[in-house]
Parts: sequence; C-alpha cells; structure tokens
Amino acid sequence: MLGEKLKELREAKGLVQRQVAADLQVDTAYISKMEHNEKPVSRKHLKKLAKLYSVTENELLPIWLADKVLQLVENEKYSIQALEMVLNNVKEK
Amino acid sequence: MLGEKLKELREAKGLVQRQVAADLQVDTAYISKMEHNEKPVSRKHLKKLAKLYSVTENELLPIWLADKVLQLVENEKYSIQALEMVLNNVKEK
DNA sequence: TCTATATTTGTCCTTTTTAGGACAAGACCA
DNA sequence: TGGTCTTGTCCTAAAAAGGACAAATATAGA
Repeated sequence: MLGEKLKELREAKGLVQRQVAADLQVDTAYISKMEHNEKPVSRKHLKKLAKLYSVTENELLPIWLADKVLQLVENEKYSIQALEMVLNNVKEK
Repeated sequence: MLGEKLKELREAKGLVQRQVAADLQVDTAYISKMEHNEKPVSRKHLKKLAKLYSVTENELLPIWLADKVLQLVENEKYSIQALEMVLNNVKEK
C-alpha cells in the first residue's frame, strides 16, 4: 500500500529514485525496496519523504500504519474478528 | 485483553498459577505477566493454555491477535483510519 | 495475629528477530 | 550504450522474546 503511494508521489513530482536516495542519504536500492514494500519505512524517512513530495505527513501516516497492521494480520485466520475487536476498543476510548 | 481472559479461564478451572506454570514449564512470575499483558503469549503457549483450560484454540486466537494489533496501534493518531483501511483490504480478498 | 501459599513486580540475561543499510549484479528501457 | 530500477546477499546494530531469579505484597486460614 504505502510503497505504491510513494512511487506515485515520486513520479508525480518527476523525481527519479537517485534524487530521493540522495535526499534521504541512502542508496537507490533502498528506495526501490521501500516502493516494493520490501523494507519498512521508518518514521524519520516518512517525514522526509512527505516534505520532498509536498504532502503532509498526515496524509501518509494512516497508510503507513495500515501497512504495519496489514503485515501483522495477513495470513491470519481471524484477522477480521481481531480487527473489529480492536476497532471497537479504540473507538470507545 | 488476552491476559484477563486467561485469568478468568484459569480461575474457572480452579487452577493456581503454579499449576499452569508447571504445565508450561515456566515459573509463576511468567504466568503472572502473561495475565497482566506484560509478556507476549507465544502461539505454543497459547495452544497449551487452550488445552489446559478446555477451550478451543479458535476461541483464543482472535483475542490473541487483537492484542497484538492493539499494541501496534495504540497511541497512534490515525489508528481508526488505519484499521478501517486494513479491514476493507482484508475483507475484499 | 502469624504464617504459608499465591501472586506480583523488578531486574537481569541470553537468544532470536527485525531494522537499516551497503554492495554487486542483473534487467529494463530508450 | 548509459541511466534507471530491481533483486539478492550480506552485515551490524538495535530491539523484542523468552525466561530465570529474588524480593516484595496480598491473602486466607489456624
């Protein structure tokens, strides 16, 4: 989810991975992996990416979090029940 | 969530932590911490506990997973949005 | 009250897992 | 070709799991 979004944003900005990599001070392979959900995106990097792509961090954060949750529950038999329980729990608070 | 449930089940069975600890081959402090959500419950342990308490693992698994999700999203600003995204994602599949 | 048993809490340690990232090499265009 | 992107492997460092132990607290019964 997040990876695809990051790729879209980068392309919308007309940037090439090398430029993003330079900004984050990592190599291009790392960016590629982020965009393919093969490496987790740290909050630090997320913030930089938001700035670079001219979106607010708040636009990215829900997707970022959803990604983490998804990874946790995928392949789990009771994911739906679990998610609904958590949703209730979180909503009532 | 899970901790409370485990405690209830244990008491319903009239067991004392020492007995459960013996069954899982850990010490009582460990059981106590599980019941207070201070230590994660491994799947291996969960299975043993289900058997010991005469419930099906399926009764425990959703709670077990919900606990993990909850821990991931609590204190997160966009937990609700994220959970809803994941729920949609998982449901459609 | 005294005491034994049950539980909780804090600290510590070791092992396993995950994050974060580099590098090299291959693939894909154009 | 040259630039872009992808993929695989490797490494180190940080974090989490799993668990022991000791000490402190509750708690129920004699």
